[in-house]
Amino acid sequence: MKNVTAGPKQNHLLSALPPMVYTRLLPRLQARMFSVGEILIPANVKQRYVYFPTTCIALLSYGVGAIATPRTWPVGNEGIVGITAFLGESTADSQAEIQVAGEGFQLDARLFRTEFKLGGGLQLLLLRYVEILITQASQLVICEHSHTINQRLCRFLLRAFDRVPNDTIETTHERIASLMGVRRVSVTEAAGRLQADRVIDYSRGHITLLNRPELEHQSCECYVVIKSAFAGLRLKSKVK
Amino acid sequence: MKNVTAGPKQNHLLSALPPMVYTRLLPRLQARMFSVGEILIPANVKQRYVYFPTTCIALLSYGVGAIATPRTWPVGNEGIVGITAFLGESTADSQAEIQVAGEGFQLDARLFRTEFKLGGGLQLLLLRYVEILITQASQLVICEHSHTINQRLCRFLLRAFDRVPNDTIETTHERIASLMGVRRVSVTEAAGRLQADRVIDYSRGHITLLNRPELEHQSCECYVVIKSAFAGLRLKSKVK
DNA sequence: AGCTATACGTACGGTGGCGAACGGACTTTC
DNA sequence: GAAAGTCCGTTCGCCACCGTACGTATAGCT
Repeated sequence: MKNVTAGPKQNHLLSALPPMVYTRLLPRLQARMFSVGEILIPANVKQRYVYFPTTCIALLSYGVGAIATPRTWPVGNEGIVGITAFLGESTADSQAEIQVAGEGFQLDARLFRTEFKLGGGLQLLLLRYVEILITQASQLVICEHSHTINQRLCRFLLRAFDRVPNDTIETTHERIASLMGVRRVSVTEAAGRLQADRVIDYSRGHITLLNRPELEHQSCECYVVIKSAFAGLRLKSKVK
Repeated sequence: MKNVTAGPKQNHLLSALPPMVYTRLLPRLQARMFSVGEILIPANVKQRYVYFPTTCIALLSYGVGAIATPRTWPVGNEGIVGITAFLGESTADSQAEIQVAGEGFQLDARLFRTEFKLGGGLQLLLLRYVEILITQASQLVICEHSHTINQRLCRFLLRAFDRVPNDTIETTHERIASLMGVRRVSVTEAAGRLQADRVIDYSRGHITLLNRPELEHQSCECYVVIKSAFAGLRLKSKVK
């Protein structure tokens, strides 16, 4: 651990910004710690900030106000929390809270919106980002429908390991089950098989990655599809 | 049938445009007939046009190039085909073809992009539109995971009936099954129950709606969530 | 050291959807 | 008007996942 404080560039979106835009925004980026459970963006309230996670992980819940069972997905250093700041000017129907404590940067929503409206590099980047979100969501529709819990757990774990600096994540079967929308028992069974195969190791809230290639192998292809979509975002933007 | 030729305003996006923008674009909108199977936007090719369906229905396939089983969803007069024209400047990873013949309008992609970059009403509208697409996709992830085929068939049928002028759609169990990613037999069984309950009637490729309230009742709430999201788009924009 | 809460392990019946196969009815073709 | 193709109806065994319940081990508290 060279440096405890993560820089803005550890967020993939910020690091992909054109230098000019980046230096313009830099003084307005406020570094912050986020602790578990903190509500970043309450449902149906006009948001004041947008957030760029670096080491923290947020959890977006869609359909909070609705009748539906809310399903969530995590956003880490690959993305931004608060896309409704530029998509719609009104309030979001989604809610964001911190799942894993860590650091990140916040930026005034109005300032962000102004920069977006300029139509420069930030706009280009964010439009591509939402395009990827749609790709990801489309892929997940397929995934939820046709892949087994084993495969989906692998995908889930891989995404989780991608977001943390080391090879350990701190979470329980219970929470994973809740996030995946399955029984805790199902997670335990699937995780047990992975542990027996020496792919992961875990005990009481700590999960360690042992064999990534095998985990990818046992995962469905959705992981690769989604990951490469995000990877494309970084590369395409870096060309300029 | 008062008028065979549908006007541009029959497309919800076009009708929600501010008058100024609408009149500016109107002369560039080319009315066209679209026939079944026509490929509007080939995968991995730079698109020349964007399309606003009025009476036709297009089918977007995501993940065509990828390994994954492609899953599709329909776009009718509530939307636009070719969002990648403004989201990313590169080629789309999705493909669009015509599922139900009918009319629509096409607009030069470059022109469209230019208008978008102006940052006016068109941009606002389209950003809200993609926000709704994300909402829809998130909802469908839940839906695929936790609702029965019966419920999902109802949702599917309701969306289909929403897009056609009368209460009849022309499609077979086989095609529905393919679109929903389930067995043909499952569709037949579910549809059989609906027919027994006098909710719909069908025979050899024609499906007629008999009792919409009951169909909505037997559907999952996803239909309402998605529909009201799109309805909000039209209203919010009309205020100005 | 013992208690308690938390996290993981295991078992059991029930069911929704799957794959495969086959039969019946209607429509089109020549 | 017979053959062929299309569309729908039904059945059967199978399995992943579910809800429920209860047992066991580890960590933390006092």
